[in-house]
Amino acid sequence: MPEGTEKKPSRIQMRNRSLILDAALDVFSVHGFRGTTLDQIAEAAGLSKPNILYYFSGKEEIHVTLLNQLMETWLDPLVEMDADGDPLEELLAYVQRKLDMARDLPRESRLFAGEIIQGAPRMLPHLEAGLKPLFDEKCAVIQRWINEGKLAPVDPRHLVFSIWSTTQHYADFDTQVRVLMGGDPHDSARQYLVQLFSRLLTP
Amino acid sequence: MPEGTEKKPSRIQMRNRSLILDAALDVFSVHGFRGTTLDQIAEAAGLSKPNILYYFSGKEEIHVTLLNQLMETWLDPLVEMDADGDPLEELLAYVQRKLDMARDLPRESRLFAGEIIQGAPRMLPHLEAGLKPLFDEKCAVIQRWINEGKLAPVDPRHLVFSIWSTTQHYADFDTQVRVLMGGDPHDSARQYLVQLFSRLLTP
DNA sequence: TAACTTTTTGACCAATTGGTAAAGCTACGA
DNA sequence: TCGTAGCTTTACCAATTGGTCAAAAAGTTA
Repeated sequence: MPEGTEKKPSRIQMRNRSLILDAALDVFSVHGFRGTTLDQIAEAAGLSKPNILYYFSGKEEIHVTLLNQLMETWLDPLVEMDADGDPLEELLAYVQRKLDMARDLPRESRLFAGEIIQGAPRMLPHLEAGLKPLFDEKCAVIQRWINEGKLAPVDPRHLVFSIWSTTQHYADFDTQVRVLMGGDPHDSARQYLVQLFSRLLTP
Repeated sequence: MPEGTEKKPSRIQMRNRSLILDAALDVFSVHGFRGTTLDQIAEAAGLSKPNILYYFSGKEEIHVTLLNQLMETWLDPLVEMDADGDPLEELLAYVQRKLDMARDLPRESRLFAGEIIQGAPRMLPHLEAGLKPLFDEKCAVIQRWINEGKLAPVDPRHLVFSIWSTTQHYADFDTQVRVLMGGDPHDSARQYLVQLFSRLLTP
């Protein structure tokens, strides 16, 4: 077969691949890579194990596929942060976008957390090649804003870390949050985080 | 054997039990409960698998023992927060104690994170019975401080969440932090977090 | 409908898993 | 020195694991 001529996937292929990936996300995000079995994925997807292996060459390929997909989604809000916008507005909008993601994509957040906790064995290259340059670029933007006197002086790197950690906390530690708060923390969390970062960053 | 007469553990028992628990902490904190095997623990501890099972009745008992030990260590800094001290000082001291724990006990932090991410299947009772009352008590203290005008008005619950998340981030996401920062983040993180919470809480 | 391709399945496999049983070893007091 | 309680190991098991394979079934197309 000539290069670049992979025929487009059939309807069945599309459906089953996404069925599998969705099921795998459920399981991997809770039990991690080693703790997840193909049988669990198969049952969650409503397919037989050999059928799973018809679409993916193995457990690892499923995991890697999820991680690759995740990377884009994950970086997107940071990409959107506009160097030409109003600094405080841009950062607060970023905080809120990340908080929305914690609410809307908790499985993805946990999958990512699990992978990093493990030492990112399958994601280190992505972090180096994908995240690092973007992180440096955006930190430089924030530093510029600070130098221009538009933000209070803070370490941009730790600022970004604290935005990540405070927002993702509501996805990754959802169980704990629910035990301690009850009800939906989202609205009160948004209000609190806006307050937190406004106070920090207002010059 | 009469009740309450368990004879005190021998020197060998002490040594091997703690050898096992230390090894298990290494493995569980990275791979989670399901992802960890007794063989991994045995090898890390330098003991044979049946020997492990001479000291613990099974994988689950090792995990539960670690979780129980952890609970005390984990709550300790919060317990120490003194309702009669200076509000801002107390809270900033708490932040720094938590940050020190993230540096000194990263395995414990990851073990806890993994358990919560999984939905706390073996810790829910502990959260309800141990953490919740303490959390409520300390939130009430913070609220009192706010009512007395000694702190800026914030939601105490989210304040505590943000202290937990920002500090534990440096343990749980250590791999990511190292990729993005290089070097030891501890000192600059301390400086940043003190700034963050000072700004938020100063009336 | 016949010929073909894609999808699905049941049977199977070697390796790994948590765990057991019993024999053997070791430290130590009498 | 011997006995014995405590510790360790060897050999083993049944269940589960990730994965294979050939054949059956289900679509597709001529």
